[in-house]
Amino acid sequence: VPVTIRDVAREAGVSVGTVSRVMNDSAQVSPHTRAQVLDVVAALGYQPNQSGRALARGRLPTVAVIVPFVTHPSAIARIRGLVDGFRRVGHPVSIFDVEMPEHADEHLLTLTSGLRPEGAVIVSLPMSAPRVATLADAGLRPVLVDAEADGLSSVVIDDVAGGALATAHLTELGHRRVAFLGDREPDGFGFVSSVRRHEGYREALAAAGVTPEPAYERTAPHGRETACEQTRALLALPEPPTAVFAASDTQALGVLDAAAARGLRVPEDLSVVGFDDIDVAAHAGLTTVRQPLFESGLAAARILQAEVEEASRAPERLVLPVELVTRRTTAPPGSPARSARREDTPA
Amino acid sequence: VPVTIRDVAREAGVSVGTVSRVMNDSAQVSPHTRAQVLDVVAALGYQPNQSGRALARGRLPTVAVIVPFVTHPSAIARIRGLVDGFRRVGHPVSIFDVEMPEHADEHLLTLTSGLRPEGAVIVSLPMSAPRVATLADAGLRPVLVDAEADGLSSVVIDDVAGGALATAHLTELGHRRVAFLGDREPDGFGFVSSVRRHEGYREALAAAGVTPEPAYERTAPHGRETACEQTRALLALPEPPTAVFAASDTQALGVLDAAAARGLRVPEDLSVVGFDDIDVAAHAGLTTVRQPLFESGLAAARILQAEVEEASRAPERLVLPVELVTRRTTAPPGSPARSARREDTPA
DNA sequence: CTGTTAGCGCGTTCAG
DNA sequence: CTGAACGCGCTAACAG
Repeated sequence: VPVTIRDVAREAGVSVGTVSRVMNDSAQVSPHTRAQVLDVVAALGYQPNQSGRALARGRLPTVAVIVPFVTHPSAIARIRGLVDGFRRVGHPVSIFDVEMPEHADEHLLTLTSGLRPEGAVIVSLPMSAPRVATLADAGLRPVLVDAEADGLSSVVIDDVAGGALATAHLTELGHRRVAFLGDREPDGFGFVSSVRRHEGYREALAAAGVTPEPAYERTAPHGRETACEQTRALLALPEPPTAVFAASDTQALGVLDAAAARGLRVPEDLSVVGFDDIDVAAHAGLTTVRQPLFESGLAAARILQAEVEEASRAPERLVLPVELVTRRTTAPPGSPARSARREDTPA
Repeated sequence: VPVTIRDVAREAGVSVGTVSRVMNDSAQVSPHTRAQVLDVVAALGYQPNQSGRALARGRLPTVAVIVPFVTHPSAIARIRGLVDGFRRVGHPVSIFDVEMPEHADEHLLTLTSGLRPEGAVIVSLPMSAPRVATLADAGLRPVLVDAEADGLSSVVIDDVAGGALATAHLTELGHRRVAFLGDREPDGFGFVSSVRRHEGYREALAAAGVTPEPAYERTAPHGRETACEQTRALLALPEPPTAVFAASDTQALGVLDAAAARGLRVPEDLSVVGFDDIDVAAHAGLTTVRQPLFESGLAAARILQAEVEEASRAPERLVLPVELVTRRTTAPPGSPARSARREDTPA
């Protein structure tokens, strides 16, 4: 038998309004009345019905997270941070997965007219001005992760710098034939991180005095298999690259697959650098540019919570650091095998 | 400006009741009226306010998932399945993380008196009769994953058989000194899978005619590091085991750590079998008992949806198959190195 | 088949 | 500082 605000009011000998005020500890209630009400609340085990509360206030006591491809390791890591962060403040997290470009606007519509959440975190999706305005009309000021928009808080990394970091590592090792493997852009989602990392690649190459080689720059729909295919093509070139910078760890694993299929040793015959530092990167010994995925979720949760509590808060732009993690997939070009692992293929 | 059911009713020249019926396509509405209403709905871009709907119906249009340790790889895999499954039917998933035993009942209370979801999936938590009754009073019949209770649908695996499968693999390889490393039970959560896998271990040992050795059976709080510590103790025994069956892949990785720290070769000096087949297992080359984690989430979503649509549906008990995945961490005891990887330590 | 109406549980005026 | 009353948007029960 659910106990309502009326039960509490009757039992405490006050009106529902007073109980409501106590529960929202907003208005000034006399200490005596407050204590009395709280006693009854405890005695009856009263818990406000969130549906009623939601209807009266216009928003549900949940936080919505819109994120493309929840099954991707990088998305998982971010969601972990988000869930962890919101658990600390007691907010259930509703997850909206975007598997196709049109899902994004569908979910946005759900947020604005269907169930209105307390707040929202939007990951990796470009927020056009109309989108921002629509959300704002509904009283929603989402926190962006891996994306930016005027007037909204965001948690990002410097993808250009990250791409340059990876590429510079390779050129410093002595590589001149460095390939780039990124996401094919025209997929309708408008993701920009791969493009930015590509920019960083170009910059670092220029800084190292390496002439760009168009044949070395390839893109493919995101995925391990597609990356493997592209790498096969790369390795079949008359003058194949000695190193590959992949715009994500998933793609870097595909590069590794292609190298293995061709009988190339890594890093002796081919150096590989990834991006993200997802869990498997450590196990694969992959050299990569680490971005704080878990922390990005945590930070977004913290910022959103702060904005919910103080609506007038100024937008915050948080740039998380990237860092090169050197493991076992990078070495100078043509370097001798560290151990005679394959006697049948002498260097 | 939000458009309400009244706007639609006025515009369509019908009553709100009729609009409601059309939106819930439950009652019989004349095709003509229905079409007329739907036209207006489309024209006005009407989307029902879920808060109002929730208040009137007594439940929110979301599905709650209560799961311990969301950050664990196995939980992640299950959640992926759940989110994927519910996305297909358009239900936002609210995630409730359980990090401490008391969180479970807190979340349960939230479901029954706070925000009442359309349905709930509860993972790995034992549901006592009182808990089930409380939920039932609130009209909630949760679907259980990795747990069972009378009158509730559940998605499980045969942990005893899984434990036996792992152990038999080891004895068939010729191992007689086989250790078991599981979760320390009295942690307040009441998880049973590790205990069941332990049973399977004992059964398989008996079937192989191996005398149980208490010193070989150890438990520790779940974790890679704690598993590593326990394994150190195991390996320091006068007559150390030649094989270890760990009740989870995470713990198996800890076993591997301990072996490496002691300079033991795997599988030549020590065979290791894990359980779950989480993502990193493949990369670690870990032999393990695979359970369909992703599928368990998908299946739970499917069953819950069926029960929401047909309340009188009989409970379903789905047993998912387990399967031994043989990789590179198991071999006959004292087997010679397959490759002379460590000349400094001749077999 | 459709209109009317009474709440669902709570927040929030407005008086006092 | 507190009580009374209204309405949030919708569903469902009841007439017709």
